[in-house]
Amino acid sequence: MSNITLKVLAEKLNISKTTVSKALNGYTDININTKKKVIELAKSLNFKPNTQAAFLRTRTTKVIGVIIPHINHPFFSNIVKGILDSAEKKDYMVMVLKSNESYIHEKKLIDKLLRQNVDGIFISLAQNTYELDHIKKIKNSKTILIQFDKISKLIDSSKVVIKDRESAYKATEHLIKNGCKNIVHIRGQLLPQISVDRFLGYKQALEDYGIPFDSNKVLMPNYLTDKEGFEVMNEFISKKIKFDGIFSMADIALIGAMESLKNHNINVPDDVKTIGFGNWLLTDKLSPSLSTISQPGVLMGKKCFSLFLKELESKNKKIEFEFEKIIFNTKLIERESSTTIQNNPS
Amino acid sequence: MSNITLKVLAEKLNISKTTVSKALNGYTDININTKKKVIELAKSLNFKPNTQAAFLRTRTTKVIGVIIPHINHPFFSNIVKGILDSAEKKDYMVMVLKSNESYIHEKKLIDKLLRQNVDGIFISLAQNTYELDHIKKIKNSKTILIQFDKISKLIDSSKVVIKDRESAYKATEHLIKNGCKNIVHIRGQLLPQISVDRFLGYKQALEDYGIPFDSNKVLMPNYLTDKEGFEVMNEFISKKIKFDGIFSMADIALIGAMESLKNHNINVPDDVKTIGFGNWLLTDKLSPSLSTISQPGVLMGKKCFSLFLKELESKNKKIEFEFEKIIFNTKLIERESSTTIQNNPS
DNA sequence: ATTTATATCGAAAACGATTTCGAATTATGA
DNA sequence: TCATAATTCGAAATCGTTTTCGATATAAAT
Repeated sequence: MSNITLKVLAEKLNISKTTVSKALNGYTDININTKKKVIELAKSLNFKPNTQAAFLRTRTTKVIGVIIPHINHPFFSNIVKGILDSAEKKDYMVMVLKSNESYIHEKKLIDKLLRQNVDGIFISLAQNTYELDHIKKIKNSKTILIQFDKISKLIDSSKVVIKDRESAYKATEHLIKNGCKNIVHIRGQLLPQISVDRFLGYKQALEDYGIPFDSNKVLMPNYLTDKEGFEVMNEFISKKIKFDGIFSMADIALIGAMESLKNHNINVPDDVKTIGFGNWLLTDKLSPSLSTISQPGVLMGKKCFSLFLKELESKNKKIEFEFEKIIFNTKLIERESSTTIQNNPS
Repeated sequence: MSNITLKVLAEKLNISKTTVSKALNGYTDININTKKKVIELAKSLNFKPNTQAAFLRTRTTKVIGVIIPHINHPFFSNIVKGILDSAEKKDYMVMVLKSNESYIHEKKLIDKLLRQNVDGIFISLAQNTYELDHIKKIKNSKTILIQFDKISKLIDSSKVVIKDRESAYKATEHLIKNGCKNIVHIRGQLLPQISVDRFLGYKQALEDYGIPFDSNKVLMPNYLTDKEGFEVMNEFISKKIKFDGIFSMADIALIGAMESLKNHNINVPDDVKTIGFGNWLLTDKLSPSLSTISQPGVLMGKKCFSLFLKELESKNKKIEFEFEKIIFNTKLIERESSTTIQNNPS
């Protein structure tokens, strides 16, 4: 029950706690023999320096905070998994917080993390974050900021993203090459940069292939959920506008939309070919299985951590440091929903 | 940049930091006017006591640690979501760790959490945890232990689980009532209690309905994944044993198994009816949609936290405390995979 | 033999809060 | 008026580390 502290070790060895501390922390002004004795005793008693007390002097907690919009979302789960994997190896602990896509919430969470004196904050912004003072507050503190996924161009920091525009282009192009000429796009709200970028990729592909852009074919649900996808598609179908393809910026919205198609006896992929974005869990098991764009969530999480570490180390060594923006490639995954050729089961 | 501390506040008001601290912490030996002044200044300067420094005296961090086998798993995501929701309201931070279903890993994580001096540890044991000294170590510390999902009966603590046995009974009974007489069971490994309990529920149902138990129909993959489910079912089918139903203790293994059925031209639900466990994301969108047992993950997470709080409070008040075991009900979700009657789309 | 360099240790001051205990002042009671 | 009680404050100790700055003691150099 009685915790072993530096003091306890010192008393057992009849030396001062200064010497004990130095012996354990690689100071050179300690005799090799006493050093050995200290390390041995520390190991046998399983001494671990109290992290909170150490913080008071060192000003580092070896804890990082991660803010994501949702926790039970496959992509973010993968990001967190990647971060946890890397953090663990370097003996960092991770506090996970979720903003529920709310700007107000996000603000509070950042305050909490700063109070905890975390060494770093990794964040994917909420979709309605329009103001950035709370992010600047991080920049003004000593905590390192890493942005990923939904980032702000206005804030200087290391960033980890995917090629949103190119990926959307690829997806749209894929539909075109499979014969689609009237492609509906289910996009996100105006604010998160990724929804804009994906929309622009879609538009660019149309242009490059000589297909006129028609804003009536761009659907914008309030949230990217299956329910909203379903409703927005119902509404669109009622307008009787001709279409033969759908590119959705999120798999889950597409799944809702396809339920609407089914209700209207529109066959996928015979009548309409579809492709989503994200490669959600089980999208390969649906019928038709979903074509989609896969993003390397775990890798992105790992990259976030390694960028953090890099910045931290150059800060400690007082080396010049330049922010990096890592842009991951995505993979086009062709499945049944966008092609009439039967795929062999994976 | 210069942090505001008690000292700063004290100097600005020309009083001692003792008085400042007392004014902010509800001590009664402070004049009402000075108290007001202190609180006002603290608020205007946005003073927040340093958590690490406070810990040194109070011995509480307002941080809890959660250990789960996997992070990117819908059920555990929901548990974490529930915990985060509750913790946030009470101003607790949550460290999330994953054991990767490894006992060795789990041991290390507990050490890390204890070093961090978290106030509580919530854990769902790894499936190969056979030895419990590391859990006892938690009990010997001042940190509160809460077990959920995969628990150990041998450790005394508050627990949050579901009616595994009854749920499995319900699922099996459902198949029987829909005409199945030869039901295959895909079970988990021998160790986690839940896989034993679910197996026992299956067995009991057979017995109660006069169906002979046949151990050949019990399949035990190494891991509950779609791949292993697929393989184990392939192997079973090659034995040419007659069967007309499958109850799997995990949706994902069933999904793999059903892929095997499909390859062998066995139709679900006409030839074989199936039911899973867990109500994974998107199981309602598969064709056939999966019948399953749904467990209230978010609620379970919330319950974990409230049990923690209860224990903490009675400890503080030095009130007698008795551990509770909360057993949640599950819901049988009938979908296409177990019934020939067409469901209307939800 | 005396000075200088090197090796080895420890006292004490942080870090920022909480809390005990006693001091000073004012109010109350006999 | 004097003794006692209530009110209001602060000095100092404490939590467990880290780190600075001397203080010794020993070895090397002159």
